[in-house]
Amino acid sequence: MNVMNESPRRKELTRQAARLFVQEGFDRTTVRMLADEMGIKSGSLFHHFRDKQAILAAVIEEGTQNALNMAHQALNDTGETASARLHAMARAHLQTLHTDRNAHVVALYEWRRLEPAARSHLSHLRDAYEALWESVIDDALTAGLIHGDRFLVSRFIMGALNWTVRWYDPEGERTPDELANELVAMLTQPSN
Amino acid sequence: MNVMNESPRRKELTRQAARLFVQEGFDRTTVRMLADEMGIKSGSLFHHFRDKQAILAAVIEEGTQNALNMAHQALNDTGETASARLHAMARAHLQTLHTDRNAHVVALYEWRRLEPAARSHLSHLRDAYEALWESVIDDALTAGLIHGDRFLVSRFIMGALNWTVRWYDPEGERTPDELANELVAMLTQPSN
DNA sequence: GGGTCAACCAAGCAAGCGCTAGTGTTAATC
DNA sequence: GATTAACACTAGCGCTTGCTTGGTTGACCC
Repeated sequence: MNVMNESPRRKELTRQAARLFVQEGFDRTTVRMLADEMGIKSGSLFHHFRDKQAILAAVIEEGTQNALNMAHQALNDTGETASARLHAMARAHLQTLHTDRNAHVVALYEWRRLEPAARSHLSHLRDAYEALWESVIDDALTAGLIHGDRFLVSRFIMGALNWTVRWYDPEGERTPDELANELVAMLTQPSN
Repeated sequence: MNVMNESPRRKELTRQAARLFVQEGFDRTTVRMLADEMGIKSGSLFHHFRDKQAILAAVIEEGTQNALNMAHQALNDTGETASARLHAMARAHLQTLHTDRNAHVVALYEWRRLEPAARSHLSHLRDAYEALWESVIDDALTAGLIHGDRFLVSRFIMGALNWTVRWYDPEGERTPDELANELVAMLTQPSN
């Protein structure tokens, strides 16, 4: 078994698994379907992953880690004003959400299928990501850019952003950047 | 079999099924678990529902129908100003979302497990509900209460509202009404 | 050229799955 | 008192599930 190893092969298999998990759902995706997709036999699958759960955990970890990296990067690459940082975070969020779409959809929909052990490990990653958001929102509140309860505002924003996976079409007219701008505009522009 | 019948017994079984579907997910919930929960044997279950799919459809139909009824009621009971109607819809949405919580969580998470036949029937119910929302949002835009793209604004709002099932604690301090007010305030108050 | 090791395969096991068939049992209806 | 219909039960069929086992292959290494 290859559990600890982050081999390129394993990474590729994880990507393919994510596709199937999105298409069929975790529970309906059988190890035989996964193996077919990967071009191997179902037995061979357990050379790369301890069990089916481990594949789910790998998919979600990959997506969440990427989101965290992208967010850090985005904050480093932008100005220090509250407005710039809010825009940067919203843009980064929508970008990962739709470039790593499969992994994120799995993370959003199948989180509850994780066994407690995997869940607690991945919770830390997610908490780190959310902490980043909270600090950006805090700044925006302090700067008077947006208004409302700190706790509620951040959850409303996350909801609006994450909900996009249900309706946003990356092939359509709007870019993720435009989406981010529209969301921030909706929250910040005075009513006239 | 009792498929057409909306017997009280069936309604009660549907409610219990919703609880299990939320707790375990549709695919992981076996007919034996459902029967246990209902205090009958697994074979008896198929007297009330044609198959497992029909239970899922019943749960979702119940929730969606209630939401639609509540929304109509709320609009009837409120004033005609765009602001009053927007508040009323947000309140009604959060109220069903958390009184019929199980059914709505199932509708949000397990929609994709519906077979095409059931899905197309339930789509109409959902479309009717969303049409109601769109008309209220249109009015709010026209009145200058909120601003932005009609399509995007409505989806951002639905996202923020539906996301509450992930974090809102009905036993906590805030009532659904307060939540609704805070959301509308976030969208409508000028930045100072 | 013997040893190592990741990668894969063929075969199949034990458990669990959705669902069916056939048979009471009870309470209301005629 | 016979008939009916709703509701429940027992038993189990046929199939799929996640996963294991024991073995093969080929690339690389000293």
